[in-house]
Amino acid sequence: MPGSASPPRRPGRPARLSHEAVVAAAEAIVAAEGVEALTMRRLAERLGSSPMALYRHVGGKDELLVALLERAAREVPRPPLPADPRERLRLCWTLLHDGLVERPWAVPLLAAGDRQGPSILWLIDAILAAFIDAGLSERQAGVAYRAVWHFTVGELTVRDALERRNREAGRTPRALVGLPPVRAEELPAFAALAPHWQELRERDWYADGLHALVEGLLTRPPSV
Amino acid sequence: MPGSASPPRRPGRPARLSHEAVVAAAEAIVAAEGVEALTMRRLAERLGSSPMALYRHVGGKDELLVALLERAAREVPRPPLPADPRERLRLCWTLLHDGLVERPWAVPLLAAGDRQGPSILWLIDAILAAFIDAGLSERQAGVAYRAVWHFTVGELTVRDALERRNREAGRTPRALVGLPPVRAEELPAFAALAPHWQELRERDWYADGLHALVEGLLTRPPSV
DNA sequence: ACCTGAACACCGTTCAAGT
DNA sequence: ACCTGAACACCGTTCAAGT
Repeated sequence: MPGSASPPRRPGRPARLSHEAVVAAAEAIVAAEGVEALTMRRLAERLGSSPMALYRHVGGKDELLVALLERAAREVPRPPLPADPRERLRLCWTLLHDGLVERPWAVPLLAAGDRQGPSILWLIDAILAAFIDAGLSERQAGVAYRAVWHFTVGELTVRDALERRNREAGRTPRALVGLPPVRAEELPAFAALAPHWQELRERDWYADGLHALVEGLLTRPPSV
Repeated sequence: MPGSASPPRRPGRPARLSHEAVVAAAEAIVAAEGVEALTMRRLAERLGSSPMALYRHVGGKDELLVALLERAAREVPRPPLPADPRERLRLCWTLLHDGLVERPWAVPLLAAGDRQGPSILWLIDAILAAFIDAGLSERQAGVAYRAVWHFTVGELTVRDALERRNREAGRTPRALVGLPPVRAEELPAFAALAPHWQELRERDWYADGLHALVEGLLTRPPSV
């Protein structure tokens, strides 16, 4: 079929931009400067084009972000999974978590729900299967998945906020960072913990919380 | 002291606005239309004033939101707490969770960290004390608090996103809501759960996840 | 068919001026 | 002392026009 190799001749002005080029440029901006630096105007500027030219190739900013999400999903590594369901759960959630630590811009988009690109569904399937292998029913596995997902979203959200503040700490005066001073007689537990708060906050406790939550869910499955 | 009863005479134009009036009007807007409807311009309009007049009484939009947070904290009920630490944990977290379900605008602000008004510290203290009474060390209680806080933030974030979408479902076509269709042979667990997904998502599983996580944390305290 | 330019309807915040 | 009005530097997106 020699005809199918060469692109069909089309009338009109030839395209200088493409869907692929627009999404790739958007990804470069997000990776380098964060999602808040991604504006249609800046993206156009980087492509040597006008803002409105982009709308030929992507539906709008929302659609552009979904395309970025799908790209990110394809980059999650896919190692062989251990046979033990608990080990499998640990690995799967860590893959998801660590992937999102490097792409914090994706967290609010995913939390907004059901925007997972098809490229990440294998991981959700693996998690559900592992919960089932560990003894849960299908529906219990669904509830357990959502519980750990909520924990993960919250951890990533708080982590990102903390990292942003640490980044800006140089610029802004170090005011209101840390806990407010309290009277020990009024809030004894709070006051006792205050000296350790900063240190506890800086360390990564995701694995500990994940372990506790998964064990809790497997030991006392939700009655569903 | 008769002089202290009457306000001191001050030079200049008398104030028509006040800090209190501005914050109260802001709260009314947020309660009625959500936090995204709160703009300095709209707030000024509602007060029959110009946007810049507000800056006499509040430092700016950020400071205004922190004032709203402190108001919300004062509205959290303060019932007597049960003696049993597990029961106490359940009640305290439910108070916090339920209070935030009604004020979803507060969740992103709190997740951004350490903006709790002083009026909510009693609740954090009670949670830490309950973890300690249940057998954890102070530092373990801190880690446990953060884990459940993350779970709570995630649950509230996902819940709010879902409710927004349900609210907008009338307007927008019911596209992309729910899971993407998948081939059962590729993603068996995912495909098996798909029929139940919508129903599981609509129900409130916070109490179940909370129970599992707290039990997991008390049974296997983080090694710290 | 593809791209451009001007415009719309917004934001938070500054600055200088009025009362 | 308090408030106003115009302006700055942005946003995503529409619309009509150019090539």
